[in-house]
Amino acid sequence: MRPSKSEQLLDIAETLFYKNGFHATGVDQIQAVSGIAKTTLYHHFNTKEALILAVLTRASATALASVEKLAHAGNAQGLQRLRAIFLDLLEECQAPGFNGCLFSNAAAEFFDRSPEIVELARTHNRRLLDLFARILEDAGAPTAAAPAILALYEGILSLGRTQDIGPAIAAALDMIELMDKRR
Amino acid sequence: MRPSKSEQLLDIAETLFYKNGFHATGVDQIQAVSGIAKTTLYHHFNTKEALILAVLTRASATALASVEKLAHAGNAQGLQRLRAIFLDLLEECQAPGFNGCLFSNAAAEFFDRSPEIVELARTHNRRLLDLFARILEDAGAPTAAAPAILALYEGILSLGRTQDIGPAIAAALDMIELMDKRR
DNA sequence: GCCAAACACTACAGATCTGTATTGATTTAT
DNA sequence: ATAAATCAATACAGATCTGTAGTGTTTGGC
Repeated sequence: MRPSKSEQLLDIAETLFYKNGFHATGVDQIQAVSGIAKTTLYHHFNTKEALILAVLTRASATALASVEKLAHAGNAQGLQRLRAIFLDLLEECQAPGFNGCLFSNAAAEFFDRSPEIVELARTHNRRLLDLFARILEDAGAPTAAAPAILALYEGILSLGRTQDIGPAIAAALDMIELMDKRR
Repeated sequence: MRPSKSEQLLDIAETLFYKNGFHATGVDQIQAVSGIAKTTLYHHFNTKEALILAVLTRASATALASVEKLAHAGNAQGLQRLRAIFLDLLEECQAPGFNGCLFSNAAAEFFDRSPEIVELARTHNRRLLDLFARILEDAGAPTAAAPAILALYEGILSLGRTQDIGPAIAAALDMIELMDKRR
């Protein structure tokens, strides 16, 4: 069974939106790259904004599942789970074409234009926060630190666009270990 | 002496770019809001990209000077300087119209379109990093933590768009204090 | 007072944007 | 096999985008 047109469109749109930005990526460009007719695109997604929302919704589920999986890979326990997550973040930042956090990028461009898109970014961040809080709780560490872990995570994602992020990852892991020892 | 047209244009352009994004803000809109003719705009700035670069250059100098000033206000010493900076960050995030970090927003939109703009964001972040490293050095703390401080700073700026950032600031200050005690 | 720079205004070129209309071909399900 | 859904191709409407041409008016320095 071939992938549905709808999925193909989401794939291509996500790639282009991430790389070139949302406003800078035209529907015509998505059409040209995908080879799927514009009428078909508008058959599945009523507006460009609907397409963006669909892209973000799918990407959020994928990203959260990926982080969750990392946390429980190899029977990692306690704060080792955070270590795994941040080490993977290093890989992500160094991958070619890395351009920060898709959801923050979207929220920035649509801050005053689409409450739905901003809300989606908010929900994504809240779920990430919950995930970090759960890891801390399971580790017996204070969950009050979760917002700072999330800030480190998000800051590294943002800085990874322009800076070598190795030292920041190392320093972040140090901070987490420090927190672990205090416990 | 009235402010020069050039400065007025930079003011308006910065406001609109920050609020609505760079691609979504047209030169026509800057013209309409400022009341300054488009020919005048193009007399001072050859292209829209030149205007963006001028906005970012000025904003970077202003922002760095502001953080530097905060660090040395009230004869703050040691890591108290970081405390002052992060407390001010809380205010900034809660201000109406807050939409994250102007430089990250710009870098995200022009990641694959304008190396100059990306380079400007990179330089801004490096200077912030240097500033944090200097504060740590003066405080006798390990400068290796500077990248994590910067990541916290940037992450809070990014999350401030969608989340209540109070807990993150508190947790970040805790982390910094913890680091201080270890010293 | 004179001259050059700065500014205003309108109109426009040429490209690109989102979204639709139309018409027909191709799958897919029952 | 036939009806319904999906897809393709083209053309287009109407808006908006960056940037310029052309013609004046205002302003500041000397």
